[in-house]
Amino acid sequence: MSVNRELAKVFEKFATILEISGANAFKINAHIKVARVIEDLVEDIAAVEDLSSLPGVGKSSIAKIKEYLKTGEIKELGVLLDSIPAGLLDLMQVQGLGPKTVRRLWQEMNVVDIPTLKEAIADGRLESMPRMGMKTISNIADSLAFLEVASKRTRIGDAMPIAEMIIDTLLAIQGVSKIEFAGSLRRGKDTIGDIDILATTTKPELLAQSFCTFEGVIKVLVRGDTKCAVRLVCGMQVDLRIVEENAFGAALMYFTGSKEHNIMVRELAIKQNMKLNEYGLFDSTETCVASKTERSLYENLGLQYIPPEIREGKQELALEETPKLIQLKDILSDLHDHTIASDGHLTIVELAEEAKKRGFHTIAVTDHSQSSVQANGLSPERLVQHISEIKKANEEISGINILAGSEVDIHSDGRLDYEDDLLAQLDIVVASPHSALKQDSSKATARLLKAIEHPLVHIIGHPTGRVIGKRPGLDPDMPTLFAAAAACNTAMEINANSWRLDLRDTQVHAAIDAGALISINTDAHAACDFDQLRYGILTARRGWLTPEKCINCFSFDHLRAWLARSC
DNA sequence: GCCGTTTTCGGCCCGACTGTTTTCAGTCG
Repeated sequence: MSVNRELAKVFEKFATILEISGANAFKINAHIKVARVIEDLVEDIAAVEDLSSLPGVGKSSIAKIKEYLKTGEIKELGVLLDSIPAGLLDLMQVQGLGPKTVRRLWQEMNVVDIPTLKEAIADGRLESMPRMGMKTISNIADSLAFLEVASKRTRIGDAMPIAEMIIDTLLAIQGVSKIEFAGSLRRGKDTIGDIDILATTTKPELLAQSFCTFEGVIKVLVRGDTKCAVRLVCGMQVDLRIVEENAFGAALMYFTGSKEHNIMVRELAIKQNMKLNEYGLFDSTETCVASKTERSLYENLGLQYIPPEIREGKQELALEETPKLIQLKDILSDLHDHTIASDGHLTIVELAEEAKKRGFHTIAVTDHSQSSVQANGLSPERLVQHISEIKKANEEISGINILAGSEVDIHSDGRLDYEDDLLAQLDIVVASPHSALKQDSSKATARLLKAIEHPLVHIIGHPTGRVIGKRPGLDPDMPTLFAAAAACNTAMEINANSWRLDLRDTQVHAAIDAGALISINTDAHAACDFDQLRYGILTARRGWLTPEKCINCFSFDHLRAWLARSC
């Protein structure tokens, strides 16, 4: 685990213990904010010279960070940890249990962890607690059972189709006029906690009823007049909010978040003597100034419209001009794709036809190199043969340019998997790490740096090799890599596959800041993989990418000239 | 604990729903 992630966890732990201890809520929030800032930091926290330049990080947090970096622990946290049973932290993960209840369970019922909570439920002790009725106990038992089987977050590639399916179905219900998803899904995060859906309808009862009895619903968690929440058989929670049509924009903005963005915008409203909530923007006389559209709300606050993907409570309000973020339609080529020559399911021709359907002017055939034995990587001899087949297909098929390329393995020491004279025969070289993905940070940095600086490499494919929820991948010093990528004119990939989304959003932002170019590719192995491009676009937008910084948006002539560039 | 273009002290976003009460605390987002 990277030190940033470790330290972020430490601050999260701090916050949770403070909560249980009944500390000041703002102090708790301050710790959560520090955790988030550290987690989102692209550079190593140890390399940050002026910690006070980080927003939300004050004197006390700086001392804690320095102590942790020096000694690997924070004494104050140790003291706090000794003051409560460690298992209480697990209890805080149970849905419906908050700090107050956890504290009461501990002090009044001697419940110190999940096993003792289960015992207390089983032997009926819990029923003797004040304000602890059968329904509450049953809900706790249900949450405990759910906690054991459910993973915490869902990849966007799984959540998005579910949300779209629910929306399509609900839209057909009588009275429903408008329906959209909000939350982290609308902001395009790589993983989603739960799905938030907003709707307007003339028949709220019918909509709520249809939603709560939707196929796949296994439990109704909340059933109110304007808010319903259900759990699906796949484990995901879906919230439905029924709002007035006139307030749809305000509600959409509110439920899209992020929480941090909302707080910033609300504070701005207060400064202007106004109030913002999910019903609208109100002036000092409680008159509604704006509510129907998000745009009208931002504009009445003196802001430009802020796209959902960058509403993360960072610098988005300070912008003089909102960047024209990249869109799906800006993508004109896919430069990292596989065929049946290695582990893909399409022939060269089928791949090219599919790319044509998507409106691309160029597709690159980049099958695996020889070391990727598990993926049927091509020997040098097979690659030579493959190049001639690609060139032949390029001549035969009109309406699309097919580039002969390779996804060449970057060995653990940074060497590439083919000799230079073979690589020089290719139109495009994507260099990617596939093995030794647990090597330490300094080795990973040296390894990727060597590939970035290699004059025949155009793109670094899925730079960390992470697989979301399964393996963290490499943890190189990203600022060093991005500076080199900018200097060498090597593009860094956003692999659009929703298992990868590698680079991730914060890294894309840092890469662009460093002056590096980005390439968004589907890494398609089958026709349906092209549909994953939208997740790459969302990640790119979260990283504030504009089309001119993305080589896939170049015209064919521009791309050809760029590919011929010297390092 | 953090922060400051009215504040270095006194603020810090705000409402819905549930379960248990009988007017509201706790949790969630």
